[in-house]
Amino acid sequence: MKEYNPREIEPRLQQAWADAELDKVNESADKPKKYVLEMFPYPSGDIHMGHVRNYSIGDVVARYNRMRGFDVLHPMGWDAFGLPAENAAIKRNSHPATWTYANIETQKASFKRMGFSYDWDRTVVACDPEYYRWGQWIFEQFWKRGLVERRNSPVNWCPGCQTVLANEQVIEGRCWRCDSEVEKRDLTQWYFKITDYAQELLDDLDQLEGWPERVKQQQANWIGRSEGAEVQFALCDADGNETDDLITVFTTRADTLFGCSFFVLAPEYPRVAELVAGTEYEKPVLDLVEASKKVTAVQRAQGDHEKHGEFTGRYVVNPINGQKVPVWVADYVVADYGTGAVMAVPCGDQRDFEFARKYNLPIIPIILGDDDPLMEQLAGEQNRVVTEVPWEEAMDAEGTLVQSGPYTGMRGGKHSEGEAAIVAALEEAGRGKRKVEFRLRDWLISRQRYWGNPIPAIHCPECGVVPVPEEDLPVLLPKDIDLASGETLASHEEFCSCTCPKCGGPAKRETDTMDTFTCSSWYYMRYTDPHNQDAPFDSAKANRWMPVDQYIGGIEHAILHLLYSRFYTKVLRDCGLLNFDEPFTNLLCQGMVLDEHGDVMSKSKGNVIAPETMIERYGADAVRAYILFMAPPEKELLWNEDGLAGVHRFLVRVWRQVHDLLGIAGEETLFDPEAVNDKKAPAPADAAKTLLRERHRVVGKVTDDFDRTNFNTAIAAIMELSNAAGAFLRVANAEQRAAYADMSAEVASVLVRLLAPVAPHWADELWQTALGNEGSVHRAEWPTFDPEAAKADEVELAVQVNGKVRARINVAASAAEDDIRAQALEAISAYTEGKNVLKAIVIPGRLVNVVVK
RNA sequence: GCCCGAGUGGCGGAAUGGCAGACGCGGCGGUCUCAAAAACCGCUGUCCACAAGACAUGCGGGUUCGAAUCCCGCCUCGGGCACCA
Repeated sequence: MKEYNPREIEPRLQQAWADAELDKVNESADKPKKYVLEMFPYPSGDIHMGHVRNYSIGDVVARYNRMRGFDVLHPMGWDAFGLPAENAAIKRNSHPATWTYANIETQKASFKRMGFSYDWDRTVVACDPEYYRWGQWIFEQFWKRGLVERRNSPVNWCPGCQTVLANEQVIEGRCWRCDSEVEKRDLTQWYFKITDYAQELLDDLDQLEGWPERVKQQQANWIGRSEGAEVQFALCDADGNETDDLITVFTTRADTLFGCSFFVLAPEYPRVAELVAGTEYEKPVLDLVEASKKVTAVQRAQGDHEKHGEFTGRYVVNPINGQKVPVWVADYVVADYGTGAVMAVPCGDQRDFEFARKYNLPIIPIILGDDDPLMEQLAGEQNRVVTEVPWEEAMDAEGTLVQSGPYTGMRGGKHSEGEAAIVAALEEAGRGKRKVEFRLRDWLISRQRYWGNPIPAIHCPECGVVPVPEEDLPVLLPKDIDLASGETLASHEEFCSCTCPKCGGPAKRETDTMDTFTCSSWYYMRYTDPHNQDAPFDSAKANRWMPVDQYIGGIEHAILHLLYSRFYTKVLRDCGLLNFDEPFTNLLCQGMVLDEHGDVMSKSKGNVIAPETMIERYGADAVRAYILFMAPPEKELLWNEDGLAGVHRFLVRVWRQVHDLLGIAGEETLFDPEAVNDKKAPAPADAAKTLLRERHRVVGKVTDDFDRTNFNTAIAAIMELSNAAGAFLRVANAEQRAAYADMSAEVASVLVRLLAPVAPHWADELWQTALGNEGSVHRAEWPTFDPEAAKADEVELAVQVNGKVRARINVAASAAEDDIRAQALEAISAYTEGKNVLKAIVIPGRLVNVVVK
């Protein structure tokens, strides 16, 4: 017998698989399809354990499904545009492409060493013009559909990255990539109108039964739908006379409208300057506007909710009761949500309450809890201002309306009776209507960086902003750029100057590039038709392979990449290119790989475990098996090299066991059949019976577990089968082994095939050499099983008395319930003496519970 | 503050209404060996000298013949959102 030597077999088989084009996708077969995909990596250096975990999971799913008889699409590519490449180029005085492609080669070599079964002919590299050309084309389709907008508004600017960021890329006021504090700037930028799809993106989360609940929750949170109403207040002129100039607010609490005692505009509200122009209020208000710009999002995220406001000198009229209320400007109102103006109801809103307290504004109790002592005092009152309210907090939940005219006595709260009645009245009067607001903002996609996909637009002094004609795509990134000395696309003369495609006059090219997340929003569709020269993909091909059946990647993309991809899919569907609504049917978010103390591995901590080192020590198969075995895939995994060594031992043991089962182990046998004599129970025939039963049970269990991505328990079950095989070999002498030779050979074959997705090199070597099969195990069929054969003919049942196990009985699997009951009562007679047996519940195959009193 | 998830041996974890701790790591003892390593065998939740037994799935209640699992109320940890009206 040949010893298990991963260093020898792994490179040899990898070469053999490549030569035989084993992983090439079969495009024409009529088998059912599976699209198995892992999030493509950013080529930032060599791969780390997180990648190994992510891609080991995907490879098991892909290999398992090939054996199950599916046509499997399992591609790999690189998310190759982005800032790290540019920073590396500046540091090394070279070009981002040099660094990027070198890293791609490194990572690709590591993937091959891990034995991942990708169809390398389908590789998509995001910075390749063959790919980004179609990213530009898609951008123009979005533009045609009115989903591209260029507009001036306050944006998030990262001073570290020297570019703007999308809302999704700002985490607690800091840049997602470099952690710099993000600043607000007023800039003209390009947007994708993802908000047009807000409702559908929210609704379709319900379709995603194969997604983790927490991811769907996070997306729903991010989209943030609120049902409420728009209410129009009439502005008074400088002398306090009502005009027909209306200012609109959004509110979810129209029920509290009678409690509105002031009105607040965000500092960025467009009309602020106009309202205070030339008055004594002008300076303090404009000072406040300036000061509020300096409050950073980081300060806000840290919970600094000190509110600042100034009176504008103006008033508005409350449409529900004609009351005149003062207009303030305050920094607690968010400018780009709703209308940027709010009605303030201190009684019903905690923020308004705090503001009213600080600036001594009236608090009108209009909603009270049922046992509130004020309830009695206010009976029959209207608009009684109680500045000395006995509470410290606003009553912002449900309650009963008081001092609210005809609505007094109704229930108040979100979606309450009172709210419905007041909105109806406003609608009647033409002063309000139902409105739904979303927290989701449009996706800011332009970036002021070189290493990205150029936005295909031209600025013409005559014609304005015009798209580059489709036949002129792609707009190529210029290769000759000296980033180290500060050159940018905007300073690149040759790139900038062009002619207008409309009028033919001189024009300037757009110099912003697209957010890298545009690249990752559709790469999975390009994999279905990666070499297409005429379109991003052929619709028939995309519709055949898509949606992705199993997508695997990190939880950090719960909002960013996954939301953008869902958006792209829906737009491309509306363009007529796709016939489905959602790109990823099943999503698995794998947990992080941490060091033995539970800390994140990082270079600065010096606790990084290099995959390469582990492959050298134990082989790629052991690394794969270990990572899948040690924890459920979605949980974090604490690195423990003893565990890896244990899994390696398991592979060595089964390697020898397979030879033993086949009777070809020779000197290397684990259990010498000649040495078997006075071993303890079980008898060889019983061990053989158990082994046969286990063979069927375990195949059933592993099949089920792989289908449900429970890799850790699948591997545990394979270990159980190996243990049963070991128990048989330990007690069987040569003659007994000969009698069970067929079954033993079958068990050996089953063990090898069950482990083939997990340990592909190990399995293929055994399959072809020890088991003597022609061709690769990865073209073999998944073992079948007979559930009947997995059943024992005699089973042990626990006998409980009032829920406590008091005895055990052995019964035939086919025994009638009454016989079991009788046998059980007999077994626990000591416990029933002198007591009443109320009933005995028989759970077939498990236990009997006798209830006595 | 709002929303979601998780708490089980020394450790990673298993069991989603039916014998808690599968499988593995670690530990202890043994076989082999001059010895060690490797390999193989056995034991390994806690209390108790052993047995018997009792106690054990974050805490407190409840439903049930039976609860780690379902329900109610807490505690702790992790994650998301957050001045979004």
